[in-house]
Amino acid sequence: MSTKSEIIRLGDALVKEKGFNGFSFSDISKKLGIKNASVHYYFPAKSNLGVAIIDDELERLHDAIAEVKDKQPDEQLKKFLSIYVGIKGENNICIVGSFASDLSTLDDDMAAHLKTLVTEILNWVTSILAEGLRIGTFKFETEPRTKALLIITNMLASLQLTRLTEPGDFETIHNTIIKELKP
Amino acid sequence: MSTKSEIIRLGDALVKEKGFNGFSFSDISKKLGIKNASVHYYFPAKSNLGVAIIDDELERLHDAIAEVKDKQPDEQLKKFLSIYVGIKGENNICIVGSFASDLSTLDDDMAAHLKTLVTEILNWVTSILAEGLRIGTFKFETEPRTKALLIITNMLASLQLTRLTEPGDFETIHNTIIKELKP
DNA sequence: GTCTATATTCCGATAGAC
DNA sequence: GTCTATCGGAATATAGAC
Repeated sequence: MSTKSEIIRLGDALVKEKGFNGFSFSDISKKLGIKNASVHYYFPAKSNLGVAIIDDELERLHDAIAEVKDKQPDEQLKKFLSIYVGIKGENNICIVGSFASDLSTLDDDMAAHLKTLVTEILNWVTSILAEGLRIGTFKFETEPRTKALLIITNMLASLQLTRLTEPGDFETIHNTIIKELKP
Repeated sequence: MSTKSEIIRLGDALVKEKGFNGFSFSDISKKLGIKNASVHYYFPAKSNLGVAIIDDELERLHDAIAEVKDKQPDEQLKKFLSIYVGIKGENNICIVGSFASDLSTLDDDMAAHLKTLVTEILNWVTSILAEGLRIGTFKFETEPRTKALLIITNMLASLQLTRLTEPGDFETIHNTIIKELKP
């Protein structure tokens, strides 16, 4: 893997672990065994790295969407939820929640890319739910977009909150979301 | 108001706006028209201020609970939800989501106090929902504690997320939560 | 209780050699 | 592309005068 992509990968992990304002270029250069200046060679400003991290997440989102695009809505939703299960397994929070929490400290460039990421996630989940509703895989009363907002906020905040509540709470939330969609 | 309580109030607002790692003692001293060292007189370390901010929020939670303790469950829930409506009006995020996002960067003292705050919020909402279910004010299928987790995560993350989605999304989530509880 | 002054450390960032 | 060296600034924190 190239140094640049390793920096992005490490930065991504650090955003999920400590938040964008909670890590420094030194955290990355130390773990990578290179010098601070070398990180600046790839990303002149920290905000450039922030944008790259968000864009990388967007690419992986597109991969996930493509991977299950011909499958049934319940399989697609399972794929979406599995992203959060993976993050929970690392005891981290999701990148959107981390960046969104610090929104007012991010520059316009980062905020714009973050908005794109959020929009695409919301559109994907909305379309999964709409199709599931149409063919009877799912049952719910609200607009698909509203249901998508509810499910996304459940998952996003459960990563943040269940590190402070009882063990198993994340799994309970996860299972309840799936159960309540069943016809 | 005393200087000490003004510092806590300003710190509280800054956590909601910028996150605990996104503001400094200078932000407070400048706004208060005093010097940095004066803030340190009241709170030797930043973590001491963090604990005070959390404890102050816990007190206000107790006030809110006491204020509506003899009212009907739907009124109590409305009071709970109104906390988030107020924060949304300031375009901020809630203190629990802000601190919980940065959990791994907080010291043990702050983490312990934060856990207490989260536990008490969860217990309150659980008891509101359980009582509402018992007397028929609310209708839902899960355990009251699970439903409380779902509602809290909806509200917490909607503050973070709806600054990046369409106007009105927060209100939609808010209204849907209330609607879906109706028998 | 608030101030001046200062110590220390860290951070983001850049210039220029190799 | 990575390094050394360094800058300017900001952050947390403390000592001691008033």
